[in-house]
Amino acid sequence: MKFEPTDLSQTRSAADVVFAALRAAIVNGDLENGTQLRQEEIAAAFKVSRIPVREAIARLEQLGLVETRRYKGAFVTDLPPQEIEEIFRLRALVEGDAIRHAAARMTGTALAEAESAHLAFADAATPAEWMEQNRRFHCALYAVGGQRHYLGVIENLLNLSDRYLRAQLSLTDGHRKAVEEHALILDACKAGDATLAARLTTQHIKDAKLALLKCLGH
Amino acid sequence: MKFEPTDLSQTRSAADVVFAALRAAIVNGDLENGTQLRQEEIAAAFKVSRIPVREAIARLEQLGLVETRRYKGAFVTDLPPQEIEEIFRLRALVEGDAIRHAAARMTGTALAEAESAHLAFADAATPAEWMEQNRRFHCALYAVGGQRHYLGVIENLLNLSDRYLRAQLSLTDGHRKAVEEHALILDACKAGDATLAARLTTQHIKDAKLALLKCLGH
DNA sequence: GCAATGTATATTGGATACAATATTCATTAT
DNA sequence: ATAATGAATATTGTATCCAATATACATTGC
Repeated sequence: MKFEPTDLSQTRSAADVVFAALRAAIVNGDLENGTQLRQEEIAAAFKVSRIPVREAIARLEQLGLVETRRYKGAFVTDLPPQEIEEIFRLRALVEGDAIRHAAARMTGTALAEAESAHLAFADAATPAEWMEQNRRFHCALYAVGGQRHYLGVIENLLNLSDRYLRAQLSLTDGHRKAVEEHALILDACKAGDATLAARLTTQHIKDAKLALLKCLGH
Repeated sequence: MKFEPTDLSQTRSAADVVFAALRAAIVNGDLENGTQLRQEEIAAAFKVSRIPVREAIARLEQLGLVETRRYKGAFVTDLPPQEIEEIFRLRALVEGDAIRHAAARMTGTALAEAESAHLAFADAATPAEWMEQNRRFHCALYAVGGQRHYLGVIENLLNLSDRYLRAQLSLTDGHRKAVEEHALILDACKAGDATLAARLTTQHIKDAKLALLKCLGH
C-alpha cells in the first residue's frame, strides 16, 4: 500500500490565514490607504480571537504594509510619491539584475510558465487580473536559479507598490504597452541574451514609474 | 513655563523590546544558528508573558532571521553558502546604487558621521566593534537623501549576513583592508564622485564576499 | 457660550488559562 | 533484544480576561 505524500505540510495556523488575507487585501487595494485595522473587527470576521490577529499585524508592520502606534492601532501605510519613486528605482535595479542572472541559466519550464502568464496577461481585462498575471510573468523569470532573496526583496517591493500601480493602470492604458514589452523580454530570455533582458526589464519598470508618477501629478 | 517635547514618544512595548533584543542576539551571533527559541524561556528572561514573545518571533520570521514550523517552534535560520553568496551579490548591487545616489547629494553632517565611524572602525579591536562601526559608516552614507527603502533593504540584508561576516573577520585580517577601502570611499564621497564611490563600494562588498566564501570552503 | 476638567467608552497591550500537537520514555508482545 | 504501542511531558497555538491608554462626551465654573 502506498500513500501520497499527502499535504502533510500541516494546515496553516489562524495567524497565517489572517496574515495572508490582510496582506492580499492591502496589496490589492481593497483596504484603502490609511484605513485602521481594528483587531476586534478582524477577529470577528475570521472567527478567531485577537491573538492571531495581532501576530498577523505584527508581520504586516515588518513588511511596511501597516504602521502601528502604541494604543492607537494599525493603519494601512500610505506612501508619499517620493517613496513610490524610490521603490520603483529599487525595482528597476534589482529586477534588472535578477533577470540578468536568470536569463543566463534559463530553463524550459520557466519559459513555459512565463509564456503562459504572458498570454493570460494579454487576455486579461480587469486590473485585478493584470496585476496577478503581471507578477506571475516576472516572478517566473526571476525565480530561475533559485534566487530566493532576490525574489523576496522584489516581492516585498511589489507588495508595497502594486496598489498604486493598479490604480494607475485602471486609468491610463499602460496595458497594451506592457504586453509588447513583455514579449520583448520573453524573446530576450529565450535567446539567452542576459544583457538585453536586463536592459529591457529595467526600462520596462522605469516606464511604469514615469507613467505612475505623472498620474500622481509630478 | 515651558516643557521640552519630552520623549513623550511613548516607551516601547514589551514586544518591541523582545524583538530588538532577539534580533540583536541573532545578528551578533550570540544565538547560534539552528538554536530553538523557546517562548517560555524567552518570556521568563524578559519577565513578560509569551504573548509579546510570539509577536516578536513573528516579526523575526518575516525578516528571515528565524524559521518556524507549526507546533515545533522557531529556529535561528542557517543560510547555506549559496544563499550567502546571493545576499552579498544583492548587497553589492543595492549598496553600490545607494551610494551613487547619495554621493551626488552628499551633506556635511553625513560626511562627519561617516568620518567619525571610519575612525572608530579603524581603532576598534573587537569583532563586535568592527561590525557596529562598519555598519554605522556605510549606513551614514546611504542615508543621505532619505533613501528609506534602500536603507531598509540594506539593513535586512546586513541582518541576515552579518553573523557570517563577523565569524570570518575574527579569523582572517579583513579589517586592515576594510579600513583602507573605507578611506577611499569616503574620499570619493567628499569629492562628490558618485561613479567612483559606487564602483569602490561594489568592489568592497565583492571582496568581502570572496573572502567570506573562501573561508566557508568554496 | 466657552474653556477646562472629569468621566464613560472604545481600543490596544498583556497575562493567565486551556487546547492541540509533538516528543520522549516506559511498557509490552514477539 | 527489539519493534510497536501508549501514556506522560513539553511546547506551541488560541481563547478569555484584565490593565493601560486614548478618544469622545458630559459637566462645571466662569
